[in-house]
Formats: sequence, structure tokens, C-alpha cells
Amino acid sequence: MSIKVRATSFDIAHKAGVSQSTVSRALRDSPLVNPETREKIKQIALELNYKVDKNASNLRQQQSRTLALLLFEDPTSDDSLINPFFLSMLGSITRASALAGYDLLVSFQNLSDDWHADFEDTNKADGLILLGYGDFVEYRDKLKKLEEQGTHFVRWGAHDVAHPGLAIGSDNFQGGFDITHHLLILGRRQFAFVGGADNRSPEFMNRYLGFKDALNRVGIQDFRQLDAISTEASGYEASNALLAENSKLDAIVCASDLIALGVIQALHDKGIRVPEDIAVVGYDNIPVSGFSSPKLTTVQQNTKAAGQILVDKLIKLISGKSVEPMLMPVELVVRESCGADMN
Amino acid sequence: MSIKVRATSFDIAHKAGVSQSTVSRALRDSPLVNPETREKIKQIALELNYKVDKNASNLRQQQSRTLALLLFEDPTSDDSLINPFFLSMLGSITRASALAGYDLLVSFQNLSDDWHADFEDTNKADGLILLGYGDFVEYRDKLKKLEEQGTHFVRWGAHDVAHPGLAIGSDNFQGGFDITHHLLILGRRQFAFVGGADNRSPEFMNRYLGFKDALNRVGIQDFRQLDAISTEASGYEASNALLAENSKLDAIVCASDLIALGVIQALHDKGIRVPEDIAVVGYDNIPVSGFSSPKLTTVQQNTKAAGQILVDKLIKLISGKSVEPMLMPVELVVRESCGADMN
DNA sequence: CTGAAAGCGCTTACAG
DNA sequence: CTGAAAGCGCTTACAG
Repeated sequence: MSIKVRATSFDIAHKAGVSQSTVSRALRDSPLVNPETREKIKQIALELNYKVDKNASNLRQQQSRTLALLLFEDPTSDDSLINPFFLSMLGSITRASALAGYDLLVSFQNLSDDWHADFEDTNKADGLILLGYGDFVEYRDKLKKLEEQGTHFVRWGAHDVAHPGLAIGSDNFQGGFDITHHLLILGRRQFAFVGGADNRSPEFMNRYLGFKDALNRVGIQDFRQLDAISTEASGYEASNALLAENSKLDAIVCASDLIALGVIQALHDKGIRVPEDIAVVGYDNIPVSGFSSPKLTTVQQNTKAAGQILVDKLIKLISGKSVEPMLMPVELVVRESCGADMN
Repeated sequence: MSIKVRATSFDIAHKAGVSQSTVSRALRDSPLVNPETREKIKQIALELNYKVDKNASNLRQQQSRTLALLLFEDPTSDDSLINPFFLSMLGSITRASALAGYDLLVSFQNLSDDWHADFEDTNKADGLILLGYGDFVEYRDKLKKLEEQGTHFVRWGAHDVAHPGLAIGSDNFQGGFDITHHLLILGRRQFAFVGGADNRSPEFMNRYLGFKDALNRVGIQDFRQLDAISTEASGYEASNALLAENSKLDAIVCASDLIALGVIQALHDKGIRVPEDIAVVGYDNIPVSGFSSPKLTTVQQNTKAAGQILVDKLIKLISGKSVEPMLMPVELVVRESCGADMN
């Protein structure tokens, strides 16, 4: 392996017979420098394989042109599996950052980490994108600290004036409403919702509220709700608990696809047919949902646009512009598990 | 939003009544500094919410404690979808980096980009992890450049003394052999392999060679091979081309799960039963493969260990230690699409 | 054990 | 249009 000798701007200055300041200006395309000089300098830089030292440049400019993506995992999830929904956002965030000329640091965080202080405070990143949170109540305290320190950050989730920071999220209430409404149209009447409906997970809560509203509007006051976190195992368990109650059921609305997959598995294991006996629907439209049997009817969030928007808003925030929160529309994806093609 | 005022080591020095050098030493746990002084300094640092400026620290130390993960996508793939196999490695790489005390920059690369010069040369990263490549022939030239510049890098793939740099990969030959052998045991005799078997994609090539070897060992010289890239669409197309040939077939070995999914879809559309009429197997064990119908028999690579190993080897490389390439074992995952439970 | 000083490699206000 | 100089915030060799 060859020894690495990095050229500095002084080396170029020497070769070009100009001062180091002129080199710096030329490479930054400053209009102050003579076009011919600039070309000569750029040529030499190329020959020497010169690259600006980012540490020096960043130190001098007091910025990093880097964004940090902090991913909070559900503490209970298998550590080899990342939530597929976040994964799909990772792609668009990475692309949007690159497009805007920012590098992207990616980090998985646990609530126990001292995460709130690690990136922007060390000048490694100009701002943070927060995805997921585990338990919202604990999370909120950390957000408050971030805000107090003047850190620039955006988060994916439900915006709420009561919560610190700017949130971009999709319309979970509408999604919960739409998919429940769809089941009502298909004639289902005996409902259960599986997913934690408390302030520990505001997304699930809003989906639940949409679910409830759809039922109330047609006069249904009677339904079941069971807590579950977003894993197949949790859905499986909740489903069994539900069946043990012996309540009459013809539709189960799940707060996520992962939960729905577990619920369907549990029903299969008991010999209950989906969707013939009980319709089951999910939320997120993760890749697997198009392949399960039956294929999941679910709600699609626009992850591609979401990533782009998170990045754009954060960059605006960094440059001191004012930024509005945003609620993104959702789309119902009808497949088999709702029983739509039974009619 | 509060105005951000970052404390520097001078601020702490002032408050503590010591010199700035002592502050730096104390925060780095240098044994040179008096324990009481150290504690006092640490206390003040905490109060002022002081964090070492990484740009300054990195500049001074000429290192970044950062790794860059460069992900090359198949140029033909839908840009909203990342290869699920890489995604699963992303998790373990991120975790392993954090554990080793390195930050992780993530970037998607196109072959057209000037990627080979962007991270280590700017001192933003101490080393690179390369995942995927698109076309290996073009890729190889870039690798050569990286090596010439003395960049530290490891890549996921087949190690070959003829190729620049250090590769960690799984045993694709063995995987191709094992899964084909499994089909032979189940009584299949008329084979096709779907996946590009040329030097543009060495992984596929090795899987193909394993496939071929398994057949040759039992005296089968006659089989079909069709090119395909790792997408469902490409598998679908190849499958139709195969059927159009009217050759007798009872088993299709696919170079990836994505291809297998497309092949199965094409067979379904023609009313051909899988695995009754034709067995179809994949490679990668992506999450979807456990949910397709029929569920895919496939080959599992140990992505969790792989990510960890890539990070470990790269860090060794950075610290100037000698490092060996590695071939990781694979595991056959038997589900339904091979027809194992028909016997 | 501590401090004064040099220097990492840039960018940019200042002077010409 | 160009150069000399200051300074970003650290780490560490040197001197005591």
C-alpha cells in the first residue's frame, strides 16, 4: 500500500507560484481571482489529487455541512431488525441530503444514551433528524433539552404545540379513519383495534382515534382495544388474548403491518380464516405486506416525500429560516386481508 | 429558540483557574493531571454543557474517528427501494461502528460519481466500507484508484488476489452448491439457473458455479442458464423467456430472492404450480421470503456477523495492522418453494 | 503535575 | 486581483 501524502493548499500555492489565500479563493470559485490563475490552480489541484481538508474548513467556518440521522429503536425489538418503515425513509433521507450537499451521519440510539448532546454539540453535524422514539414520554424530556440548547432538529411524528421542536408526520387520524371506513363499507361491524392507544405512542393513538371516529359516525360505540407494540410477536399475543375473551369479531384494525402479520398468524393457528371470518388490516405498507397471505390491506405513508421534506425543513432551520410543521396525506392500499374481493 | 453559545476549553480554564492545556488533558483523562483538578474541571465542563469540538480535535489529530459506508445501487433498481440485503447489513454495520467508537457516514453512490475521492481524502472519514457495485468491471477500476491513493477500505464481496483491496464475503459457491444439492436430493433433475453468470457480478457467478458443480457431480451436464439482474421484474422476464423455450424443467435456481419472487409470479401467471410442477429457490433470505406464497427456500448469509467483521477489519486496517480476507459460511433455509414437504 | 507555545489546514477581513 | 496575517478550537511536545 502506498504511503499517503496529502497535498495542502500550500503545496499548490508553491507549485502555482501564488499565495495560499489565492489558492483557497480559486478553489472556492471566488470571483475575486483571475480566471486564468483559477484554471491553473485547479489544474494543479487535480494533478496533486488535492482535496480540501474538511476538518480545517469546517473548523474555520464553524459548520459541518453534515446532518445526523438518529434512529430510535423500539427497545423491545430484535436488534438485528430495523423497523422496515424507517428503513424505507432512510433511503430518501440519504438521497435528499446528498442532493442538498450535506453528508449524513447515521446512528442508532437507545434512550439510555446521552444522545441529545452528541452530534450538533460537537460540531459534527449542523442539525439532527429524529426517527422513532420508543417511549414518547421519556423522549419528550430529551426533546426539551435539545430545544433548550438551541439544537436544530426535526422529527418524524405528530406535530403538537405542546411538544418541543418541529415535527413532520403523516395524517394518522385520517389513515385510521379511512381504513376503518373501508371495512365498514365492506359490511364489517364488530371491531377491535390492536395497538397501544396511549400517549406513549402518539402515532398509534391518532390511528386509534381515527378508527374510533369512523365507528362512532355510524353509531358503533362498542368495540375492543388491546395494547401492542409494533412487532409480530406482540400482535400474535394480543390476538390470542382477544380470542380468549370470546367476544364476537369480524374485523381487526392493527396499528402497524407488523402487528397485523402477528394477528393473522395467530388467527391461522386457531383455524380462523382471514378475511372470511375476520378481516385484518395493517398500517405502513412495508414490503412484506404485499407478499403475506392474505396480502395486507394497509395504509401507505409517503416515505419518499417524507424524507425529502424532513431534510429540506432541517436545512431551512439551520439557515435560520422559519419553518412550518406539516401533516402529510396518506393513501389506502386495498389488497386481500380486508375481504374487498369477497363481495 | 435560545441563541447557541458554545463553551470552549478556554472558558472552562478560566472558570477553573487553570490553563487551557490542563483542561484538555483532564477531559482526555490524562494521568498527568491531578485527580482533584480533573474532577473540578469535569464538573465545570458538565455545568457549561461543554463538548469537545470535533473539527478542531480531528484537525489537530489528523483523524476523524468516522467510517464511511458507501452503498452502490444497482443502476436499474427503483430509486425508492434499497436492496433489502444491504439494508440488513446496514444495521449491524451501524451498531458495530458505534461500539468501536466510530461515527458512520452513509452515502449512496452512483458509478458516475467521483466517489472514490470524497471521504477519506477530505479527512471526513478514516476509512470506507463498500457495499454493492453495480457493474463489477467498472467498479474494479475505481477500486484500483482507491488503492493507489492509499485509502483504507474493505468491501463486501468475493476476495480475489486479482482485485484490489480486501474483501469479506460469504461463500457463494457453497451456497449455490448446497441449494442445488438439496433439490437433487428431492429428486429434481431438469434445472435452470436464473441470474447473470459473468464477471460483471462475481457473486452471481460463484453461485452459478456452485450450481453447476452440484449438477456435474451427479452426471447432469444439461441445464439452462438465463441472465437476470436482482429485481422481480428481471426474474419475471427471464422466467417467461425460459418457458417460451419449451424446455422441460422441474427446478429453477435463482441467483437472488428478488429474482425468485419474479420467477414464481411468472409461473403462477401461466398456471404452473410451485413447487409441484417446478421448484423455485432463491438466495439472500430477505424478510419477504418468509411471507411469499409459497415461502421461499433460500440461502442465508450471516449479515449480522458480516457487518461486525467488516467494521472490525477496517478499523484494524486503519490502525496499520495486517488484515486477512474472509469467506463466511452460508446456511440453507428450507421452506416451501423447493417442495421439501411434498415427500 | 502545570503552563506557554506551536501548529493542524483551512477561510476571510484587511491592506494594497 | 493578490498577499500577509489572524484565528477557528483543539492536542501535545517542550520546559519547568
